[in-house]
This record gives sequence, C-alpha cells and structure tokens, in this order.
Amino acid sequence: MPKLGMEPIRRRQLIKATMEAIDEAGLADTTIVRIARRAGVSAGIISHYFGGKDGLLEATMRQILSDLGEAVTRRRQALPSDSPRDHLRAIIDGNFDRSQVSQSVMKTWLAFWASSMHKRDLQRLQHVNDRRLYSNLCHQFRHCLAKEEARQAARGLAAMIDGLWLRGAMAPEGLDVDRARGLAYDYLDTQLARRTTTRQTTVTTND
Amino acid sequence: MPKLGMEPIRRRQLIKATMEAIDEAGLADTTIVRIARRAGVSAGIISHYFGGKDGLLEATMRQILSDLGEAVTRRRQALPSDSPRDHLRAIIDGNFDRSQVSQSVMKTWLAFWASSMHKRDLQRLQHVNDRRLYSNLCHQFRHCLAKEEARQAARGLAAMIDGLWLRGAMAPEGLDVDRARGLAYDYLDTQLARRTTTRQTTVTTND
DNA sequence: TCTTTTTTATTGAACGTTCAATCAATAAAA
DNA sequence: TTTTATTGATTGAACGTTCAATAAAAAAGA
Repeated sequence: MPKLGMEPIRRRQLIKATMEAIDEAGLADTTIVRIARRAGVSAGIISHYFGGKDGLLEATMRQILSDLGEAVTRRRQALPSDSPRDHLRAIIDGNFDRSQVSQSVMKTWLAFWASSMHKRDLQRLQHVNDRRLYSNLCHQFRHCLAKEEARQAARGLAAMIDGLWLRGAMAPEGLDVDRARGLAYDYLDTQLARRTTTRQTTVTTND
Repeated sequence: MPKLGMEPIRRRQLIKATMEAIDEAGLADTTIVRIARRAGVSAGIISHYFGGKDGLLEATMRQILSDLGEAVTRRRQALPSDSPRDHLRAIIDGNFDRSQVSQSVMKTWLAFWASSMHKRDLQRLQHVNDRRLYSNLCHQFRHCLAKEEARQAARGLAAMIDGLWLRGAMAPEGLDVDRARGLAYDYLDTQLARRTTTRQTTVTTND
C-alpha cells in the first residue's frame, strides 16, 4: 500500500524497532532481518532509508541523544527559580527522565557506549554529549564555587549520574529512578555547601 | 614443539591476547583468528583449550574479575588502621588499581558489561561482583551510619566508582587515576561526616 | 469520469563474504 | 609406541547488501 511521505514514518518505526531488538537480543545479535520483522517490513527497506545497517544504528543513537537533550532543555525552561541549584536539579531530572528510563533505551545506550569506543562516528556523538553535560554542570557550579572546585564538582556529579544510570541498566530489578535522583540531589547539595572562601572572579548571584 | 604442561601457558597467552584484541578492534570485531594470530598460535587451539570462543570470553572476564578481587584484598590486608574509613579507602584503591588501569582492561570490561546484559553466564559473573562491592561497602559504612543511611552511602559510592571508571574508559585522554580516587575519597568523607543521631543496633567502633 | 503513464514504496531471493567449529594430519616429547 | 600439542584447510551457517520484480498511488491525458 505505497502512499506518499512514508519516509518519516518508516524511519521512526525502524529506529523504535532497533531499540527493541537491542533490548531483546543485544547489539551483537541484532540483525537487519530481526529489526525489519519487528517493524513489520522487509529487510531491504533498511538500506533504502538508512543506506545500510550502520546508518540505522547511527540514526538510533542520534535519536536517543536528541531525546535526552530535549528532556534536559524542557526541564530547564520550566524552572521554579533561576538559582544554580534549580538548574542543576533540572539537569539531573532530565538525565533521569531519559524519555522514559525504559529498559530498551538504557540497554541501547549502554550498547552504543561500548561500541562507540571503536566506531569513529559513534565516538564523536558520544563525546559531544559528554562535553555538553560536563560543561553545563561546570557553568552552573561556577556560580557558587571557585573554578577548580566547580570543575571537581561537575566531574563528580557527572560520574555519579552515569554510574547510577549504569548500575540501573545492569540491575535485574531495574533502575529505581527516585532513589537515583535522591542520591544525585544529595551529592549536589553537599557540593554546593562547599562554599568557597576565595571569592569567585566573575559571577555572583545571591548572598 | 609440543612439550608437556602447555595448558596454563596457552590459557594465559590467549586470555591476554583476547584483551588486546578487544582493545584494538572491539568485541564485535574480535574473531578467534585475530586472537590466535596475536597469541602466535593457530585458531584451532582456542576450541581445544576453551571449548570455543564463548569459553575464552568467559575465562577472560573471570580473569579480570579475579584480578580486581585480588587487588582489593591485597590492599585491605596491608591497612594503616582497622577504621571503616581505611577499609573503604582500600576498596576504592583496589577498584582503581584494577591490575593496571590499562586501556585494554577497561575496554574489555566495558565490552563485557554491555554484553553481559544478554548472556546469562556473563550476567551471573557481573552480578556476583556487583553484590560483593555493594555488600563490602555497606558493611563498612554500617560501622558509622544507621542501616538505611549506610545503604544509601554504599549505593552512592558504588555508583561514583563505576561512573568515574566508565567516564575514564570513554575519555580520549584516558582515566586520571589520582583525580578519580580523589573524588571518591571526597564522597566517602562527606558520607562518613553524616554521623547518625539514632544509635546503631549492633556495631560500634570508636566514639 | 475513465484510462494510461509515471512515480514512489516495498519485497525477498540471490550473492558474496565472514566466521566459528571441526577434524584429519603431523610432530615432538614421553 | 603412546601420549600430548598443534596446525590449517574445510564446512556449513549466518549475515548485509543488492536488485529485478511488483504493486499501489498520483499525475497526466482523453
């Protein structure tokens, strides 16, 4: 039943099916036939719309990254106040929204994480995302902490977020989002409590 | 040149070559021919000593886990004092020794991490290891904190350790071990500072 | 309105490649 | 002579890609 304008529909279908397939069988056992069957289409269509398997995988990773970015942005727009603390909490929330912290998204993410160490395209995407998280955190911490302390806090919080998420992806019982968020909030507050004695150079907000 | 008692030698050779191959090309592109060539032997020998590729991969993961366990144990035996703080620092140190925090070990570990979500054998190994880390941390925190707080601290520190390590594995510049350890120590101390007002039930050490 | 033509969407068998596993053959020690 | 160690060509299965064939919608023509 060929209609016009199938491309965006098929692309969405196939990206979704890719995540489900990875969730089900792992990246290693995810074949294009499997993905196609799950999407209810033929295998040939993948090469048609994505140029090949690699194209589909890259598009899937892009989708996850863009969903994450959007989740963070959305929460940072509807903010109770403009305080660094609220901004940082919004970043944490966004990272634990992850557009539903579904098993399939987490597993797909982790699979790409491992795979990106050896595929230049994926590595670039991964790295850009890491830097964005770190630099967002750093910028907000700078409002309250001295440069070096802000960097340390940002590195620590980034590690905490990734670690919680990683362990959640692995755990048989899945990720307890509230508990994870609680631990991240907790780390955030202890870092913010570390008010510097040396004055910051540029930014000052309250107090 | 067949001599007797080749088995342990070949096993060590092949496990080492497996890590190097995964470091070089990633788990997905690690074939038995590649591993065998790197070890300077024929491909057939792998099935002979490990029963097949899967056997070699599982043995490699076991090796990494046992190296990690040994690194922790070693440091907990030569301890400056018996304080929970020193025990916990020893656990941190052991996790960041990781029998040389080499690129090849980190990449192999991460590859297995992703893969273990879909292979029952690897998943079991992974889970046992996770539980051991968590329960060690929990037990030591219990000396200073109430039950629920100890659990929280243990979960937080475990996430911090894994997160630091994960980001180190991904970073182009590699893992800065001293900095990572510093952040973990820091988290440890803020958690220990959280002395409970409610008395613990069983254990009491100092003050 | 009703054909005919063109365009877009999709299929799935065929092809070539890659890989893990097997095993008969070989060689050196015991 | 027996045992242990090792090789590497062969085999069969699985995979990604390609492409001729097909089918349905849209556009054009009558």
